[in-house]
Amino acid sequence: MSVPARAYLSIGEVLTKLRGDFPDITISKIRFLESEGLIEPQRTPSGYRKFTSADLDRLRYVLLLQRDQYLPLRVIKENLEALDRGLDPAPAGGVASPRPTLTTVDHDASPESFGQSSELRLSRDELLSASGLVDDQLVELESYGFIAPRGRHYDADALAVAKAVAEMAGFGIEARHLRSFKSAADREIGLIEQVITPINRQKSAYSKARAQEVQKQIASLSIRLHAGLVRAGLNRPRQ
Amino acid sequence: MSVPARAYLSIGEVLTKLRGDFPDITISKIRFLESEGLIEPQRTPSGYRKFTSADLDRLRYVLLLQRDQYLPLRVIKENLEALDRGLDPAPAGGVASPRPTLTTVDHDASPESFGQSSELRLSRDELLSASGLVDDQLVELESYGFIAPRGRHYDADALAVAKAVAEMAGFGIEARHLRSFKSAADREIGLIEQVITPINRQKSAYSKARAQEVQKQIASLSIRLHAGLVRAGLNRPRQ
DNA sequence: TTTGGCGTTTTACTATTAGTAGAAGGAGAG
DNA sequence: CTCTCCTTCTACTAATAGTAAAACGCCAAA
Repeated sequence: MSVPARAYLSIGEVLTKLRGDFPDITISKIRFLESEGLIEPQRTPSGYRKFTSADLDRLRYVLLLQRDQYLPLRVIKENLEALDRGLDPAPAGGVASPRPTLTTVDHDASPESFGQSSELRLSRDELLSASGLVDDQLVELESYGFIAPRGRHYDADALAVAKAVAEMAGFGIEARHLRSFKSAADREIGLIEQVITPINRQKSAYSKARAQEVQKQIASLSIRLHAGLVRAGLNRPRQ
Repeated sequence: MSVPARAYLSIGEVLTKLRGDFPDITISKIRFLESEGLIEPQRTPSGYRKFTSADLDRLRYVLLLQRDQYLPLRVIKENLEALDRGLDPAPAGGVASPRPTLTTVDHDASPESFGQSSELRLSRDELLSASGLVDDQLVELESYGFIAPRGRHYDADALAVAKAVAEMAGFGIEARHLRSFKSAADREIGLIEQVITPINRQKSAYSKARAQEVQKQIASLSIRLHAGLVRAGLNRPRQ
């Protein structure tokens, strides 16, 4: 008899699916997560839990946030509820997303300006004066694809790039010397996307959120790896 | 004698300083955080705790991560320890590294103090266990030039690289996928050396020191530029 | 149709984390 | 001298995140 005709998984099947990524998962724990309101699988007439692939995604998201972000289940639950309403989950570390009072944005790379999606929006002139670039330089950077406005405005990443380039110019390093930075970054982005597209192919909102999470982590690792290699290379007695 | 000239705060004064940002703080809690090894204030001869402004900063950092990122104290502690060694804290899900004001570590208590501070030296086994890599992976990384021992030991940069690679392996990214990181880093190193060799050609010790300084600054700019490009590329509405 | 494996609930128990409370006493300023 | 702040120490507490076991139900294959 062909088995595939069932559109859902039993709790045991869910367990074996998750084992790979989350070795500590148990049936007990899955049931516990349901009792805490984090998942809500349907039931068969006789009371067996039926897990759809969306339930599985949701579960993966919960376990990911718990393991990698150390979030308490209460916070993960709030997160899921926001997602269910179609909102973005409040990023951990954000004090509050609905911030009516416009806080003056701290531009400099200061202590914990962690402004994830800090919604910084700068006009072209603001970008120039904040970064110290002149117009010609910005034109050049845009032609290389270093910086691109989103609509009519530039965001925090654009500012970070602009500032770094401007300061490097002060050391006599010109933008055209930096073109290889762009291709290196693009290669890394490609790598990251290779990892997250399979997750993103799942259409559930939980998968999207999980892909976001994973993307952030790998990006951070990429940046750390890069920084480590540059520093190591410079410290090595090689000149 | 006038009182204000004291260079440190008592625990009660620390309390009132923190009350504003962290209303739930208590003396008990501060002492608890010390007992858990998160802070280490000096003592007066009679046993009173002396808090410097660095201690206060450290405390704020702890409380901030606990409140806003929900990090368990164990993780915050690891974070601080990494910071004390001059490494970046492994981010718990954020791309940016929150940097507290660097605490100067003065262990004047021990008679035979290793003046290590930044000179981390790890044996091969220590590197493996600290990074979570297995031997084969390290061999591969060494064959690619990602990591190289200095003499018989590995330094903090090697550890940073090893950790990043180990974590990326957890996402299914293998070392051979990362080879382009090395060539990108090498290109940047070449660029940096082009800038500093003219300075270095001057034979005065002063010039050497300045070359060192400039090298550090450009390295930091390189890393910032790279990070900015990667983040910008990921945040752009691609595909 | 029976049997073994998976599933169900409920209750009780456990470990860890993050502290708090209070006792008993020392230090320091007025 | 006294009052307030500080010290350690021990014991207790609350919340979180589960685990273990008992007692029973469902169902597919032999």
